[in-house]
Amino acid sequence: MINKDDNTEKRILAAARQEFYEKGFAGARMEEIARAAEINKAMLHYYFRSKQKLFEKVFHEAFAQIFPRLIQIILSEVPLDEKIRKISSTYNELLTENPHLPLFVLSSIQRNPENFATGMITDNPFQPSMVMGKFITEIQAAVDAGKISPIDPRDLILNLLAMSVFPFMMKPILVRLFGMSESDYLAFVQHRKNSVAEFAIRAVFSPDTKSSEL
Amino acid sequence: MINKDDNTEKRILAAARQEFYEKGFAGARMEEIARAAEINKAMLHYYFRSKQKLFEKVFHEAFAQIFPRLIQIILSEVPLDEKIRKISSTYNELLTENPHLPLFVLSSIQRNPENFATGMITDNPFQPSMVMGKFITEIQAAVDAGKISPIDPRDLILNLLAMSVFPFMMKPILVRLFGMSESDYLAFVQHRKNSVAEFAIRAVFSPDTKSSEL
DNA sequence: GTCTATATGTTGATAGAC
DNA sequence: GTCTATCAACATATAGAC
Repeated sequence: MINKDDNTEKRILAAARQEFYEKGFAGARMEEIARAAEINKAMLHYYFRSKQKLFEKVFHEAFAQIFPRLIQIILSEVPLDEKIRKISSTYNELLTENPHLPLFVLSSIQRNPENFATGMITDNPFQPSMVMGKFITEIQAAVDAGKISPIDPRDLILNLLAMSVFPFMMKPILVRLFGMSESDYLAFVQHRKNSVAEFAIRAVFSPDTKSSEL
Repeated sequence: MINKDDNTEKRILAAARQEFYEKGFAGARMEEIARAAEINKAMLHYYFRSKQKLFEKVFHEAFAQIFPRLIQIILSEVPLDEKIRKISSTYNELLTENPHLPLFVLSSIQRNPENFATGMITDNPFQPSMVMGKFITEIQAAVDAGKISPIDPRDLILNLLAMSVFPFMMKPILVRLFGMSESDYLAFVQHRKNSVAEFAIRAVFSPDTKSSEL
């Protein structure tokens, strides 16, 4: 995980990411981050001043991995069913690579709500809430046109995100509940890269419109 | 929240629950628990010996609220669509009362996997993994009989749990993303008590069998 | 930039009087 | 059972040499 060839700052960030992702702000130890980055504690403060500042950097980067993808997909000019497929597969890929991301972000926000404001600071001109409003309007139009079953657009969005994200947070419980090996689990979430979208599409598209473009 | 008329042990547990739920093991402070329970720190150790022991008590109780409900529903003698509705509505109610539960349990398990073993210790004769196997068999039978669309039974179960639980973990983000007030949010999750099950049922039951009993 | 040594503050836990 | 006072350990942060 930590590459000795990287410069010191990158090594610190990689080590800090792992420590904060696994243990959260309160549970993380500067000593442990220093050890993993193969430097000493004094260097951490030389580069990032304080634990708080280092955490904010890690959190902001984590947050920035999540929402821009969603915004980009929503703003793309493709049919609704294509957006649904793309949202599910995109987060499946992201979280396969980075399984700790959702629990880290959500628990950090709950533990310290100000973190949310930190995460939202961006130079992106598209504010997530505005884009989400646009998406809601798009889905409502599909409902009004009879192209999909009547549904609160927010339910469709939230259900899709829930099914895409939740399995990665549940992993330790899932493998016990379903009696899975590590490779069983990998195959299972891999398979969900497509099956989640199909589930959502079957729920809202009536059979005759299911395969037609919108 | 903390009732002065309760005996000391109950007051401590109520205070500890709130503190651990909000901040996790590492972030919780014995001092704060004592203050909330209106006693001093020495009393905490008199009653529970250590922070670890107090946490284990709180965690075990939290865990015990979650799985017995699921097991009971699965083992009940009702049609599959009824079980789906019951699972969704039951967790909707539980988490409306206790919104911090899922994030607390999941992050506690990730932070310290041994907690899971602690939580599983129970005098209940029905082991969750066995019951889950039974539920998977039941769903697979419905698929084989053509009563529901072909689906990996684990997907159906997981999708249902995800849609039921995830919105409560997402609350701080949801209200911002959808521009909700507190009462908007309450109405939204309240409405999902039924809509989640309908969504799942539409996804797997073909229109002609949707309303028939299995 | 990098290190050792140390200051400073906090926290879980205990001793001992009542 | 309940309290005050205090200990011992730990963690963040800094000082200062190289």
